[in-house]
Amino acid sequence: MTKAVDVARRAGVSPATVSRVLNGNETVSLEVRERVFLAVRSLDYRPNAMARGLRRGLGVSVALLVGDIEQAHFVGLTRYIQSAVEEAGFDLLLYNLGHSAQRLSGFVDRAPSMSLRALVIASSDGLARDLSAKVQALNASGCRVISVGQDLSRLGIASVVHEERAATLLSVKHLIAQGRRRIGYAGRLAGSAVGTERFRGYKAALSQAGLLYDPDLVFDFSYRFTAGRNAIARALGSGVRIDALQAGSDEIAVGAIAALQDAGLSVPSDIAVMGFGNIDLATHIRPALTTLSSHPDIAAAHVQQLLGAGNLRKKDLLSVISRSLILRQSS
Amino acid sequence: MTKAVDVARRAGVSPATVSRVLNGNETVSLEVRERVFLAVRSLDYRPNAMARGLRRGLGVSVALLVGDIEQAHFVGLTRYIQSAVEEAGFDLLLYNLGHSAQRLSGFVDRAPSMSLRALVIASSDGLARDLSAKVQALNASGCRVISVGQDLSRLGIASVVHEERAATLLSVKHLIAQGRRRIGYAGRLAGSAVGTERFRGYKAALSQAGLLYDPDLVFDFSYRFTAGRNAIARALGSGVRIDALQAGSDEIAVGAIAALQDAGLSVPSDIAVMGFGNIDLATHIRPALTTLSSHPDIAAAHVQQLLGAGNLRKKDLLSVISRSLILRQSS
DNA sequence: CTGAAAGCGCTTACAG
DNA sequence: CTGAAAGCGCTTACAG
Repeated sequence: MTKAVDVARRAGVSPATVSRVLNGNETVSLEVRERVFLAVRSLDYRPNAMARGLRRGLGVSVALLVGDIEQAHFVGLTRYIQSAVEEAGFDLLLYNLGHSAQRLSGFVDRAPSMSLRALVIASSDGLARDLSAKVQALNASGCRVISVGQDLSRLGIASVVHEERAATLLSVKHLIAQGRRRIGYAGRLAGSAVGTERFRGYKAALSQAGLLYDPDLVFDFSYRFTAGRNAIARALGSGVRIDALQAGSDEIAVGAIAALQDAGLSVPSDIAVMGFGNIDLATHIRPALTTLSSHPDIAAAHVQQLLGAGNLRKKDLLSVISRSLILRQSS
Repeated sequence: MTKAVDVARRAGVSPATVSRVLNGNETVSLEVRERVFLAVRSLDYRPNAMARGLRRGLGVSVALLVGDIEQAHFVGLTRYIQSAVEEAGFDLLLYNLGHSAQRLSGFVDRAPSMSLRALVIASSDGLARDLSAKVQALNASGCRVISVGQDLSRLGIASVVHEERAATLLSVKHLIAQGRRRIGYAGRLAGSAVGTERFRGYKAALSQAGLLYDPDLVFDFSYRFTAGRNAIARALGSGVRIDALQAGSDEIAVGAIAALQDAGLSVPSDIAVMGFGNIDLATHIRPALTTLSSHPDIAAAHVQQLLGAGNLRKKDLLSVISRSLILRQSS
């Protein structure tokens, strides 16, 4: 590989000057600068990333920790964050937590030795209490910590979140306005910060409409397709009767629709189904899925801005992205 | 951050010895080794990754370049490769080519300065001719280059591929055996190595059955949902008649099914649809999708093995993974 | 405006 | 078996 010293020799200057030119140091004379650029181009020189990182004490990568790489929501987020990070001039390191607190903790321990530019935590699982000190230390050491999906601004961590509670409040009200009365909720609750919020919106909508909350209509499990299908199939088998279902994810909704159709029920005439997240797929299945929007692109744009920003003031620590109801044929 | 010198002081040895112990150098006496381990643990010391990488001339990250992060096929692959890379003790850097030869070329130029452990190229777009020299140089310099999905073994690059041609040969024969006679093909052909192979299998099946190949039944476009839906909707509108469709991806198949259903046609009784890839979704929509299997887990396992392997012999340069037909309700 | 020197935190021949 | 020294390839005070 070509090194700074090679470029220096070629341009008839010292390595220090090569470095100055490449780092946009204004003090170098125009004439020398041009000679250096010429040499850089003709040798196709690229500074060694590790040497630069070591010297500067800060590398060029950003780590993204996703809660569950198998969920469409995180896949969409990964895609937009990858591109945001790249646009900001950094490289993206990808890790999958798979909802494991232990993996999160292991990574946080390792992070300080990696000279990360930033650490983006996209998980709705509660951040273990004993991690918050380490995370704040990271943050203080020049590695900006960013939470996506969960509000950790109280820990001094920049957070980009979506509205959760207002979303299901809106959508369940819509179901009620359509005349639905026995409305179920299906999604992960235990240990999920966002799941709990979505569920609260559901309960609030029932309560505001004067409908009774029935715990038998609540299905708590993972966000996957199979979970949705199995839970609803089981519920139907055991005689549970609903006329609408609010899902905690689009995957659950799709799985539930399959179970309903397999049981000979019609969606939405017998049972309306409401998704959550508006994944790509939602508009391509039949019946097309009514759902609540997500905006991974906007979330990623916020992350990109945080990557570039200097010191953050308190009010910059939290951004909330709204969701809207996207009406399609399933409700 | 704790440094080797801190650990050394604590253990009453030199930094060199700390390094020896941490790198499993057998020559260190048992007693000293234990003292060092103790100090390492009590200080929670982790060697700085950049310093280590700089000194060794080789870092701990593996870059994965995916052809198109929006396709389910690449998402599945990313997930398994992430975990394979991590199991092998490395970190995964993720890049999205978005089918851009320019982005690939830009990355290959930058790669040598990154001290990568390996470079995994998962794209079926033809590798530009002028890159092959650079890629081989990378390979020679200690950064193992691995191609997933496309056979580049003739360039000395370890390749893990799936059977493509035999797959559509099998599935189209199945459609013919079901009595289908006007069978369309929908998928990307131009510039796609795998697309071309799949298409060849389709043509071979027609020819072996004595059916006429009709170019009007071939739809060449991207692998996305929308592409499938639009192409089929347009074809139906312009009077094209088919009784079966071989798709080049599951997304295309799902999009096509939506277009068919929107046009009042029934799947599979009016038109059978065959997917390609067996993405998660395939089993959760109705009608469930008949398709050809993919094995991202097996591909990732091969990659993991290549990551650990020493010098490769010629016969280790290519692994081919078979596909099988997965019968469901859509055909 | 530019060069020589020091140093980022490791690892590894070289001595002993 | 272990330490002192050199060096990986940069960047940046320090001199001039």
